[in-house]
Amino acid sequence: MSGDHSHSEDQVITTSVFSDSQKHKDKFKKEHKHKDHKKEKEREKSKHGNSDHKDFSDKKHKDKEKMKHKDGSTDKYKDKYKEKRKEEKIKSFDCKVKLEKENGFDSPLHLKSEPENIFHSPKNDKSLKRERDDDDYEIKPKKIKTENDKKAKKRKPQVEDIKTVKTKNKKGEMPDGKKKAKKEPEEKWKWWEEERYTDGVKWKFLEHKGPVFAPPYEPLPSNVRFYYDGKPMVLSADAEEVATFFAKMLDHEYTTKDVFRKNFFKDWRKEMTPEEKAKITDLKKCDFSEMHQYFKAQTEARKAMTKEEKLKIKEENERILQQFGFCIMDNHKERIANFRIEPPGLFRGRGDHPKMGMLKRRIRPEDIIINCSKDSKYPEPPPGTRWKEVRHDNKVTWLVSWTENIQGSIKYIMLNPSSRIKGEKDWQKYETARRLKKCVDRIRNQYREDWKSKEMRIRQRAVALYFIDKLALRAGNEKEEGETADTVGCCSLRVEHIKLYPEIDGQEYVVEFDFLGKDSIRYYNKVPVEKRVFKNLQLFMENKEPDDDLFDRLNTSILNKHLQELMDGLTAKVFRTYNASITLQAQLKELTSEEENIPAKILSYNRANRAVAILCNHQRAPPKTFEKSMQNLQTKIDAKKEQLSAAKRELKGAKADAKVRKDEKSKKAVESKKKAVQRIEDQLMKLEVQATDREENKQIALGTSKLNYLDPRISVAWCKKWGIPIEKIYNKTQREKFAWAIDMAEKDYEF
DNA sequence: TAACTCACTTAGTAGAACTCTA
DNA sequence: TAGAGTTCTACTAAGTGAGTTA
Repeated sequence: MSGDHSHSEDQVITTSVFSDSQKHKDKFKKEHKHKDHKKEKEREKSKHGNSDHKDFSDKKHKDKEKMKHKDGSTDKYKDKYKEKRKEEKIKSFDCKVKLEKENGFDSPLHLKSEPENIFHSPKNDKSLKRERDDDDYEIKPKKIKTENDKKAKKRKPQVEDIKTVKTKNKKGEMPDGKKKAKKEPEEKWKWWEEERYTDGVKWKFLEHKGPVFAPPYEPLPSNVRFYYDGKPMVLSADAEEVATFFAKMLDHEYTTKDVFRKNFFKDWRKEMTPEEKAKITDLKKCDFSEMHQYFKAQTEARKAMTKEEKLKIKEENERILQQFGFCIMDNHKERIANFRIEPPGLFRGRGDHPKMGMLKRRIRPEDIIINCSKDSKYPEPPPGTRWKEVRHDNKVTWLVSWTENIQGSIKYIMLNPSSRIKGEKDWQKYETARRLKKCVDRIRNQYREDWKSKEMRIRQRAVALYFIDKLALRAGNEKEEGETADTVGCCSLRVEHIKLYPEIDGQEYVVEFDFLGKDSIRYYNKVPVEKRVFKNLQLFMENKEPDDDLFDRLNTSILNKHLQELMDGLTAKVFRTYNASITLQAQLKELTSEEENIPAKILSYNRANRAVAILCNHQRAPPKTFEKSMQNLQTKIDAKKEQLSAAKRELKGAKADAKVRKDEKSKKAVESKKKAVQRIEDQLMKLEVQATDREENKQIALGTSKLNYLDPRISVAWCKKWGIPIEKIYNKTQREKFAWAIDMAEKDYEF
């Protein structure tokens, strides 16, 4: 694909243009003391098993190259390049997408009720903390009005009209939990058919019951002992509680890691009495095995509970859910996502996190900030306690917040993805990505031009943007050193994260990426790039140490400011959403064939989904049972083949018999054998498709892209077009999250 | 303008819940 | 019906990006 990005030789600029490079370097260069980074990387490499991963990545790359820009946009580059100057005159200012000016892409919305570009500008949301100027309203579609607008269709006004989660049945009674589960197709609130708030207001009325706190610590029975240096030792309640956190994790790899052990021990000692502190000085001498056994036994006992006991627990959970799991937001009952406060425990930071093992302390009511309406019934703190604060901020979506003690970050209780507040935002996200589709050609042309800029900062920005666009890299915010695992994104890439090959494996200008991204997931990719990008990278790396920033004059803030100028609401992450969705759409078109049956079509869908997951580097550890389950499946396939051969033999016999007898009965027998063969063939095919799908999915997680990057309307449209039940693509939770898309997208929807 | 704060989305995983099969 | 295998959900860490402060 890089071929169509090529430029003529005369456009290659010599390095002399950048003589100021080093002068500025120190100014912009951040201090990196990643002494351990290389070691960590090596460790990570060996952990992942290089050869396997290489194969995976090579395939990944091939797939990527195949699928990239299937929308045909790059084909337009050459022609557009010739007309660039002409175009620039026309579009000399910014690329703020005014619909009347956009005629490059004709992308009509094929929706029942979606007003064109209803989410015209995320700036509408951006101004949440400032008062908007009246001028801002000029760009808003007329359809969007405030609730105060008398002509606007109001949000459902009656509290009794709550039907988001539970609605009245035909008799006008509220169904119980079980009936509700069976009667899924109840009338739902179609918030997407109503007007949205403006001015950053998220709600007008909010009432909830507050959070559910973690249950208090229950001391261990006296027969479960902790041993120090081989001798039993009775611990104080506080020390014992923290000890149990460690004991519960004894089977986990975490407890073998030095950093985890060190952090745990340090924090544990803080909870000890002076006497305990004086005695317990070495973690190696601590024996938690009896505690560990006790918890294991408890788990087993839970599993072995009778049906009745299990039902009792289920009912209790349901009661808590009904009491605390919902709120009233603007006259609608909405499900809360996480109404339980995180229990105390040991921090499980991912990758080589410097704080892993630290004690996550217990959250008390005095730590909690409640957010609700002034005119609502405030949640009650537990008896004898008080909230830290009760506030009434309707410019935010959270209900409860607290500050955690590990990183000092704020944690929130928010609404479920099926709620209006989350759904609107999700819909808006895809609309922004669709607006990018309309001007992505121009943006690509621009960053290609910028590769030639006389200014280093512009070149860096342009190359970074190219990576973000081409490889779906994350933006890469700067991180506080020593506070988190050493991971990077595009803007924070360091010299040591890439290798340049003028020629390798029969390809020219290849860049090899090898770094740890979000969640310390390794990103490894070998990509041929355009010559100009390659030359620029050589330049950026000149006179730098491995741990220097590759883009020393760029950060996400600079990049996003630039993107904002190119398109209203454009940020680095919009490219990921755009490229994921456009890839899915293109792949579905390419892979789905009319004559296939439903299982084969679903395989095609999963393959399209997989292409996106590969693009976004959504990896997973292969399931522990993978090999075994594949083996089982293969056994089933073999048995089915055997069964098919037998059925075919029987059919042959029946045919021969019918030839001789020539009576009705034998004819019927032939028909029935034919049907049997057909049925077994179908079953075999289904099994084979399942095996292929599972094998291809070994290391790829499809869920993340499905939930976060793929415009659900593409999937809904595909289902409608090919008569695939939506349940085959989205499970119940996903259907709830994407209810808006399921309702509005028709079979001819185009992203 | 760098550092910090805040609000939100995106992410992988553990274990619960469900389904299938012998 | 047990238990093995699979799917779903809850959980919470780790990102992004806008706004604020010094």
